[in-house]
This record gives sequence, C-alpha cells and structure tokens, in this order.
Amino acid sequence: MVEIYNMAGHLVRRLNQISVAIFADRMAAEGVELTPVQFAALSAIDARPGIAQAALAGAIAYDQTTLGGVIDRLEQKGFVAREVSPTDRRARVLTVTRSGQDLLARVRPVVRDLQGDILSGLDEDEKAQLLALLKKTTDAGNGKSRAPLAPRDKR
Amino acid sequence: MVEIYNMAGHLVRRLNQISVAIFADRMAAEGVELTPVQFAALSAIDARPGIAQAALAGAIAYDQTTLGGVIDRLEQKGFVAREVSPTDRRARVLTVTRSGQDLLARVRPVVRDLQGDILSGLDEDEKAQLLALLKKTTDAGNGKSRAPLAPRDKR
DNA sequence: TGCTAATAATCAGCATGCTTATTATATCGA
DNA sequence: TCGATATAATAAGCATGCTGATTATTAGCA
Repeated sequence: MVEIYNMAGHLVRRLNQISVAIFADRMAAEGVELTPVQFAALSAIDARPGIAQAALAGAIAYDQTTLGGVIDRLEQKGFVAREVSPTDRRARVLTVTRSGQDLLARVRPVVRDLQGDILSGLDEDEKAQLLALLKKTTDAGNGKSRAPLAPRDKR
Repeated sequence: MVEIYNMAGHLVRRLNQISVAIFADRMAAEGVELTPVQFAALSAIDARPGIAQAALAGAIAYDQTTLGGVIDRLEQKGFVAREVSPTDRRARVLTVTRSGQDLLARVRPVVRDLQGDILSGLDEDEKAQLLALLKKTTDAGNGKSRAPLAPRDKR
C-alpha cells in the first residue's frame, strides 16, 4: 500500500467520476440530454430567477468562464433565456424558459432518486454520515478554488 | 433548501474541485508543473514498471483515451518512457525515467502532506471516517464508469 | 467631474474525461 | 490455418474546469 489508493484526492476523484457516470446513465434512460452541471445550473436559476451569471457562478461554485459555456448550451437547447441586465449593462440576467421548467419537473425526481445510488455499498446511516462530512468539509474549504491559498505572486 | 446543496453529486463535485485546487497551489508553490492526474499516473507506473497503458488505465480508473493524453504530456516532459511491448505489438509499455523518479521523490511528501488539507474543517477522527466511507463506496461502485448500468441500447 | 480601479462577460488555450470510430494486432474456434 | 472476434492505442469531437488577456461598463475617489 505504498500508493495513491488511500489518498483523499484520488478517492474523491473516483467518486465524482462514478457520480457523473450514474447521472449520465439515468438521463440517457430518461431520453434526456442533460449533464449534472447543466442540471445544477438550471435548478439554481429556477430558484433565483433573474440572477446574473457572476452571481450564479458564485452560488453553485462554478468558474465564471465555465459557466458561460454551460449557459451557452442551455440557451441553445432553449431551457434558459439570457438578457442584458436592465440595471447593469455588463451583466447578463438569466431565467428558465417554459421548456426548461417542464424539463426540471420531469427530471428533478430522477435526480433526487439517483443520489442514493452514487453512494452504493453504504447503508442509510453511513450515507447520512458521509453526506454530513462532505457538507462540513466543503463548507470549510469554501474559497479554495478561485481564492488561492497563496497570493497571486506574478507582479 | 429546495436545492442541490445537499445532494451527493454536488458535494462530491465541490470537494473534487477543492482537492484539485489545493494540489495545483502546492505544486505551484513547489515550482513544479504537475497535475493530480499526472501525479497519480506517474506514481502508479513507478509501482509497476513496464505496465501497459490499458492495464494502467484500469489500475487507476482512468479512461483509456484520457490516459493516452496524460502519458503524452508526461512523456513530453521527460518523466515517462513509452515503448512498444515486446510481447504484444499493440501495447505500449511504460516506465518512469530517472528524471521522473527524482520528481516523484521530491513531490511525494508534498502530496502526502496536502491530503489532510483537502478535508479541512474536520478533526482527525472525522477525516478517518470520511476516508473510510469514501473507500467503501468507491470500492462498491467500481465498474460504474465504463460499465453502464443499462446496456448500450443504440442499435 | 474626471480618472483610476474594480467588475461582468468573453476569448484563447490547455488539461481532464467521456463517446464513437479507426487501425493494428492477437486470439480463438471451426 | 483461416476467419470472426476481441483488444490496444489513437483520433475526432464535445463538455467541464481553470488561467490569463481583453472589452465594456460601473464604481470610487481625488
């Protein structure tokens, strides 16, 4: 056991991989073209109609550039509308279209249901424990992505 | 709380994101150009000199195509040598170069050390618990990525 | 007010990660 | 041994995810 298999980083990568694969399978079974990332964005916009891209990126911890691309695709599929903000011409304001709402209604129970499958091999207590620990540590590690531990040193 | 924030998928994505960011920070601080994925591959090759790409992909749960690209970059940086297998001309056999070994020696303690930081906000008991649960569920969910739950239906 | 600094979005560029398809080579069974 | 099948690697194509740069716009301050 001189290796990576017990490392948090590796295990988390693996579990994320499993999670994404399960999501893809379920959506395919449902005949729906939607990635986990797209679902999260759509769901979050639905909860905050009129939110701007930057704020949304913060809310669901996506990189702003990445989110731009995600919204592109959601817009192209007709699930999201993107408009210039009336109060800030730099910002783009997002809303879920009717078609997006229909999709959400259809897909939400499937997504809720599949969460349990991601944590396969665990009993209910263990799942709850794991979830609680994940929540605790992600909350603590909050600004880790776009706010580097070390200050931007270049210049 | 009508949302994604308590979902396993979202939390795991976040934690992976945090993990990758911490790794990148530490490597940058070390003046080393190495991603988590590249480190895992290099470390695994070092543990199994002469392993072929397909077998390595299986060992560390990487997609075979993805691994091809990872090895490309490790080879280009001079950390890994790739040769046609003497027993199977389809296969490419991998070994860590001297330079790769030096890098591993230098970076391994840093990687080991950073694992604890990924699980910030947890005490030692909680970290051990989370690690054990992650291990248990990833072991159970093993074939989830390249072995779909539903059979390939197209055609 | 006018200039500077910050912010929102986007672009280019690179690394994962996966799918489908293609090529080269092995393997297995008739 | 030949032929169908399987396997190893790679290519093309798309979706995340991040960095650094650029443009447009806003905010803050002298």
